Amino acid sequence: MTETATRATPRQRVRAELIAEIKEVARRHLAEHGADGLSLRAVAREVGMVSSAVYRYFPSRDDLLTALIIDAYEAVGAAAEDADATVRRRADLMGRWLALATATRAWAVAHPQEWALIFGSPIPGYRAPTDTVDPAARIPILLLALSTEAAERRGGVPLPDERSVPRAVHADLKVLRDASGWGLPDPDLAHGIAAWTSLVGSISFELFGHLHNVIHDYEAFFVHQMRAVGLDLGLEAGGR
Amino acid sequence: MTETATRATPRQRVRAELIAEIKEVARRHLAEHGADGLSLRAVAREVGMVSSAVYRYFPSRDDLLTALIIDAYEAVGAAAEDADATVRRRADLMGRWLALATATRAWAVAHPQEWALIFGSPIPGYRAPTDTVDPAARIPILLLALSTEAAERRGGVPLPDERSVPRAVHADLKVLRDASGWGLPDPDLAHGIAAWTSLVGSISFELFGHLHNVIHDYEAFFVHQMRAVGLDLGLEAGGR
DNA sequence: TGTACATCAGTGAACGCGCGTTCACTGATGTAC
DNA sequence: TGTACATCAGTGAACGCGCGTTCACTGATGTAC
Repeated sequence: MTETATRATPRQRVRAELIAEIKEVARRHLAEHGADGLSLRAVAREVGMVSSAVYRYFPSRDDLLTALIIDAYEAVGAAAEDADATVRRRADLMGRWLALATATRAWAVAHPQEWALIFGSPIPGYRAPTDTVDPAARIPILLLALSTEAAERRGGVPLPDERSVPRAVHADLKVLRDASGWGLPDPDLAHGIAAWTSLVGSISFELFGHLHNVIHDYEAFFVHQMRAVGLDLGLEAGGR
Repeated sequence: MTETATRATPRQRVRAELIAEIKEVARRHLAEHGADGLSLRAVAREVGMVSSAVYRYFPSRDDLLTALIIDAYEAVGAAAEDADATVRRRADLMGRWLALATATRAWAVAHPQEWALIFGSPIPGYRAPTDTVDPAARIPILLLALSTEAAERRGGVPLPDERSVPRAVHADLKVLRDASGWGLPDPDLAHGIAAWTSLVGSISFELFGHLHNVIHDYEAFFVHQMRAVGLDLGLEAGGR
């Protein structure tokens, strides 16, 4: 029952520190040369060890990549959660949505290559292990929680949805509803996924250069777009 | 004034054919190993020439990449334009939007690595030359044309937009409006860009694996989402 | 508290590989008179 | 129509580089009695 951290022997602490240092250097290299430019040898060189020594800490290059991916998901997830948690008026769902969206974008702008690592093109030949699933779910879960609060406030009345949900989509949403435990109706779920897609899509669009020479004040444009998404999500009671 | 194609000497024709063959092989390699895995030497090997011979056709690896990028933009743009043009009831704006969106997605699903090349993570160290701008604009222009038709049908009344457009965004949209020559009002332009972002974002989300284990009938879900985007764009007169 | 042994961290050399690009060259195809 | 020359396509060798991973090893740190 003793705390693992307390139990840690000096050797274990040094080991943990070295793992952290290797990841830190790797993150810097990633930022400069991208995922394919990430080289175990170069990282080892900068950390000050011989390349083979890194294998004491990461069994292969792919495992190092996996660690960076998980860290990135956790970091952006934490940023979004913190931003949401900081909003004092918990009833202000739109405010919370905009806060978490803005924080997500801010993280992405500060760490573009890490963003690309998790939301950009898949790395050919790399298969993400299942450890990445939970960290990757943090923001989606946050969104579903917001949707749930909005639905409760509406007294369970589903979002207006002009079109009936196709049967194939309904089946998928039902699985999602049952697995999540939240009883969100189809339109709310569909809008939730759409919001998640829009959030990531808008940020990637900016970061990957597709708004270049079109939009200049990226943040203002982003907030404007996200406000529209929030309205679709039913996050605002009145009009304004 | 003679047609360039007619004028082409045998040598020029052979040259054009070889350029095409190199690009074709390169596209196949791209599909298997991704942009970073694309190797001039490997392509040369498969084409049946020595690696240095490729330099007669492309001055560097980056130029070959640029050619592939331009081709990809042209191909997906043509697919979208064709799909739009094939819709017989020209007044059915929603139908045209869904047709072009579906065709875009179909092209992406058939050519995932080429999609990633143009809409995925930027390639570190690669700077796209300006030749890519026009091909990249084909689909956006198509969308603006649709928006314009919808606006005309509404008699120039702008789309309802619950929020006022921030000043910084307004400035960007004004530049875009003046440059395009179409007189689309702010809300229409903003929704147009949002539609373009959603289209690309939804396709990338699927292709890059973020709907894995969540959605199974990707196409049905995609069409459902795009229909919502089309409604936001004001492409449907009545309710349906 | 001290000694014998096991575990672990890090070294240095090596394997085998592929890459982009340059360069001097041969031989074939086109052009000008 | 025929010859002399210029242009172009493709060759083969080389430069210089970096990579991931393995392996036998030394020496330091921890553990058991």
